[in-house]
This record gives sequence, C-alpha cells and structure tokens, in this order.
Amino acid sequence: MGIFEELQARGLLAQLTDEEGIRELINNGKATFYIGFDPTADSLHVGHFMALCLMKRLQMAGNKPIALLGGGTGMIGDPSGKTDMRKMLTKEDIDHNIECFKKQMSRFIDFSDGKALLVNNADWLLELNYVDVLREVGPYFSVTNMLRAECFKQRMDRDGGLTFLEFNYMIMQSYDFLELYRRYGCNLQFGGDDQWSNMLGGRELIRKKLGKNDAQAMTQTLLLNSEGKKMGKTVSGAVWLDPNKTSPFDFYQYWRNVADADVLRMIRMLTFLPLEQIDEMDKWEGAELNKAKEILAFELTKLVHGEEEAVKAQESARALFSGDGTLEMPTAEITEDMLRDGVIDILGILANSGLCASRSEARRAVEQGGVTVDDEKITDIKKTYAPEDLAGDGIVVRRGKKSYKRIKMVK
RNA sequence: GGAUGGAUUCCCGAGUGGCCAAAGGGGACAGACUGUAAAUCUGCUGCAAAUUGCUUCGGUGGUUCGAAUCCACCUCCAUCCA
Repeated sequence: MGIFEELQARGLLAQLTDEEGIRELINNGKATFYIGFDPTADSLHVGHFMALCLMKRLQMAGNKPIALLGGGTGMIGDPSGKTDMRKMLTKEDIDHNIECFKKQMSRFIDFSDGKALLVNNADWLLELNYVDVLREVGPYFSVTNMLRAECFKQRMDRDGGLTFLEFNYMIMQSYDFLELYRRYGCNLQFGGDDQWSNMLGGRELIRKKLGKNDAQAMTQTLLLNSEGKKMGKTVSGAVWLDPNKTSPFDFYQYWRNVADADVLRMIRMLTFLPLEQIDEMDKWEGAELNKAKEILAFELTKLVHGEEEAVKAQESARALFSGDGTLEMPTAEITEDMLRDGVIDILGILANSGLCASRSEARRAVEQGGVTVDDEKITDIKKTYAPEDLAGDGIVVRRGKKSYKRIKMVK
C-alpha cells in the first residue's frame, strides 16, 4: 500500500486536482510539496499539528516538504471561513511568531541535509511593488471568478463584508505557489479544505503564467467533531502545542474527553498507529471506547510532548479519576498577605489559587457541593484554615471533577 | 458626502423614567445519573467585609429626587443613495 492509499484510508484527503497524477507523484516520492502556516499566534495549535503530521507522513514516503511561513501573507489575513476580520499583526509580532513556529516544527519534521525546507514568503512578497504585481499577475485573475469562490461569497453576505485587503489574500497565496514552483520546483500544495479555492488560484496562475500544467493541489479533511465544530478549540481558546500555553495534562485531557462518535476517526487521522490495529479498535463499543480514548490521548501527547510527559499525564489522569497511579499536581501558594485575622477561609483559597475566578464564584461552588479538600466535601463557606493546616505538603483542593490544586503556605 | 437603523452582562436578545444586577435562550460552571462520552434532570451564572453595599447597558456631558431608558455632542457598525 502506498502513502496515497494510506492517507485515503485514514480519511485525510478531501479534494484533489488530479487523483491519478497525485497518486503517482507521492507514491514514488517525487513530490516537492508545501503547506502554508499563518503566524497568527506564538504557538502552533492542533490544526497545525494535523498538517505537520501529514508532512511527516509524506516525508517518510520520500517526498520533500516545504513549510511556508506566512510572514508576508500574515500581514493581510485570510478571510476563508472566518466570521470576523483578523486583527492586523505588527511586523514584530509576526517575526516573533515565526521564530516560535520554527522551533516547534523541527520537533516533527526533519530539516537536516535539505530533506525539508522552511521558507518565509515575506522574502518575496515584501519586495513587490504594486504596479509590478498588477502587471505580472493582474491579467491572470478574473474578479468574476474570484467572487464566485465560496469563501468570498460567504464573507460578502456576512456583516462587515469583505475588505479589499482580505480580497487580496488569494492573490498572495497564488503568488506563493508560483514562486515556490519557480524556486524549488514545488509541484504540489497541501492545505486545509477551506483553502481549496486559494490553492486552485495558484495552480491556475502557474498554468496561465508559465504554461505548466503539472502543479497540483490537494486538501485535507478539516478536523471536525461529530457536531460539525472544529476540533482543537475550547471555550478558552485553541489547544496549543506549546506546553506553557496548554499543559501536557490539559492536552491529554482534551483528547481523553472527545465524544464517542469521534474517537476512532481521530485515531485514524492523527495517530501513526498501523491501520490494522485501528480497524481492530473499530469494533469496540460502549464503555470499551474509553480505552480507545486513552490510546488517542496517550499517542497524541507522546507525539507532541514526548513519551515521558505522556506517561505522567496518563498517570495523573488515572489517579485523579480512578485513584490509582501517582498524581502530579499543580501547586498554588498562599502567602501571608492573603490571610485575614491569621487564617484564610475556603473561599479565599479557591479564589487565590485560581480554581475560582472570584470569591463569589467560589461561594457558589461550595454551596453546590463541588468543592473537596483532601477528599472531604466542604459544605461550610465559612470554613477557615490556619497557616499550620497548610504547612508541609499542604492540602489538596478539588473543584468539580476535573480541576484540583495542591495548596501550600509559603512565608 | 447624504438618508435611515443600530451599539445592553461571555454570546444572541428583551427592556424605552423608579418594581432593573436587568426577561428569555445559548454557552460556561456545579450537582444527580454515567464510562472522565452523549442524552436527560436540577441548581447556578457582575463584584464584595453579603438580608446590605458597590460597579455595569458604546463614550462624554446634561435634565431629574431618580436614567439602560429623556436631551446634546462624539465614536463605531449596518443598509440604501452618491
């Protein structure tokens, strides 16, 4: 089975310009392909992770990946699938973000000996001048066609409309493909399915401008859950790959908690487990799926944070939910200035430790029976603790099922 | 540039002088049930030294005993016209 068939079996492929051509290309390791990453934040998130995995798979099959960082396009902002216009980033932000991306990417992709390239489109986009661009690519784009593209259509119907700035994103991205084709012989572009129309733009441009018909594009399935929402997003924001932004434990928990209907699909798409093994799991049902969730969470945490962190996260989770294994626990410190009359009440502990946002919220949590100290339920909102109670290892305060902290007194 | 309609709490959205910390829904959080899932049910959802006080309805000033609500100016947004 070639890499093409494997990607297909894993459900990663969405749209392709030429199925046979692409199969031929990647199965024989003849593709030089690129995926673009917009440096809109200082860490990669789960959506990027999926793209990185795809790059890795293709690299393992002998193809040459180019990671294109959007230092230039990032200054414009992609309108595809966005409800709001992106906020404009400063040059400094973008450069900083690119540095962060580079570090994280090298964990996944082997950039040694030219096996993969990392380029920044700022290198060519920023030098362009307006008139040259118009002359060079202007004639090859039909505004009529562009407006027909789904991503623009939706945007036009929405409040706020589509700005000229965003409208140009597609042209920039097409220009990238052209440039990479010229410079590195890049003959294939990958991207999320929402990028399809932008990618076709590039292919068209190469065809019209250079008369070459061998630039291909293919998109990967977007990572959606069974409710059609994007995976990797929580209420508090994205699930990041940077351990300082999303701790390995939280990362683990995110995957541990996916819905039944999604587990197998996620395993198939995101892990590197052999397909035969996954097919076996596909027969699992009901509570057995919990095992599958554990596998998913463990495998992904291992890929992103390493085996050691994955083991720790798994043990902590088991300890927290079923009582076996060792519990690694975040600690919050209580200082003397938080004391009132020489003691601190339970509400103060909850609020100061970050388990609750405010004393009011803490009060509610206690009143509803959601707070536990050293496995004993707290019912009295006036309960207080003296510094001696918090000495040594301190106490373990748990709020609800999933958040807990060790509370210690410091001088 | 002109006309019209808007801006309310995390989001959507009611409220058009006191009974308003502000209906309803969504989300979030907590509890029950469970499998750390889904569905369902219950509670809860501005802050605090907590039967009270303080801050909040785009901004600034004003009218009034009293303003989310009335007036003036400003900012931003949408739709139509140019």
